[in-house]
Amino acid sequence: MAAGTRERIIDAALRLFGERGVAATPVTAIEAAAGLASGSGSFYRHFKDKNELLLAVIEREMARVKKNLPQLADLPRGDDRSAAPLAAQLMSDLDFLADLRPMMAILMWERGHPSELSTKVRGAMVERGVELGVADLLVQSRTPAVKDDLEAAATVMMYAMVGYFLATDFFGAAAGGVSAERFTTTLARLMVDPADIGHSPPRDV
Amino acid sequence: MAAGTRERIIDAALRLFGERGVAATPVTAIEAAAGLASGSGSFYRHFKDKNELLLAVIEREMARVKKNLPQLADLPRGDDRSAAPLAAQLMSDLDFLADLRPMMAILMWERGHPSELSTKVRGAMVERGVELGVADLLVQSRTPAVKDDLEAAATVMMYAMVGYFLATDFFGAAAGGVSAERFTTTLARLMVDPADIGHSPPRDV
DNA sequence: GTCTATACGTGGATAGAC
DNA sequence: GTCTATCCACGTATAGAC
Repeated sequence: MAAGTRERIIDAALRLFGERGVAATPVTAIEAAAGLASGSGSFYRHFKDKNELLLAVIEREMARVKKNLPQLADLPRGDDRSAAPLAAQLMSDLDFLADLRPMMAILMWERGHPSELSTKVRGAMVERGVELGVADLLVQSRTPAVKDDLEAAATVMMYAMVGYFLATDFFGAAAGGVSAERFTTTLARLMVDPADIGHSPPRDV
Repeated sequence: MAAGTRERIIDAALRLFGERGVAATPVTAIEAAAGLASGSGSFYRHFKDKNELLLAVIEREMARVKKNLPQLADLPRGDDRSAAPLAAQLMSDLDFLADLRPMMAILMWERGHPSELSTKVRGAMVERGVELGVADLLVQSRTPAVKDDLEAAATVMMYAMVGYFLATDFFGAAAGGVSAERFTTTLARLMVDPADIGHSPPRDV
């Protein structure tokens, strides 16, 4: 198993960096978690220093995440629409956020550093095309507030998702007891429900 | 000015802890920022150790924030409503979040510690009554998604606010170029706009 | 109450045996 | 490639002069 030591170090670092941050994670702890003797310098046979390890962790995570980019949902193009497709898209987006979680945890610890990490990862997020994709989805909405300021509506939707994810995942709050399904369903309905839903309920799921 | 040394230390710590975290802030840096000689143990004439200082910082901030609790807006009780009062309330809530910022920054660094800090501050947030207050505001909404699941709608609203604030403030993102006004206006309209606004525009501001 | 000086512990990183 | 042993930088905290 000696050949996999470098990978085991990255595994351990991904976990420990996310839990406590890079600065608060001694190399000795990484060695121990990777099955090496704590305090031996064996770590340095695989990485020049702790910062090089950090870059390797981010690089491997970025490559992994890129494979899992969610597909954009197809909203029905006709007049007969419901919030269900968008709600499904949002659930999928929550999964994507969960997939990003380890990297996000590390970046939250490293915030404020003038490193290139944030730039790199921000690029990956943009690649997913959140903003544009969301805006596309909402173009067809007949909700007045969405039609009047599409960009602001897309921003509301995106930050509601990010806020929900961060609050539930990072801060352990039960999110007021509202499940992911209820959250995404309500958010989607706020966004795309036809204004006259009270008079003609949606025929789709 | 010697009498104010303790307060100057708290001032410096509030800033430095928020910028880099407690662990990454040496006592020597606090001394320097408070106008004491860096490396002299003068700090220890005022606090037993760095943790006691952290508690003092949080305590002072909590007391300060409690004075600034925003008032709940009065939504018009009649049938003739607009989103304007809620939008104004949300702008005020953004100010409140900004007021909480220094403490939130520290808590983000200290996340994961099994300390009593999070509990304390969470209590202060609950005291503001975000959840209940928001739910109250939305009771009168005629938006279908809000009427069908008031709690989920309030959660969406709250996390949209938190997500917007965190993204703009902590991560420096331009928030897609959407200003606070556009954001809160759109969010408020999504929440309370009458379903038939297209047919009978609101007569209020 | 602030200073100089210092003891001590932790963690980053290297040397050299195996 | 992993180990033992060690050096060194940095930060905490204290002692004691002023």
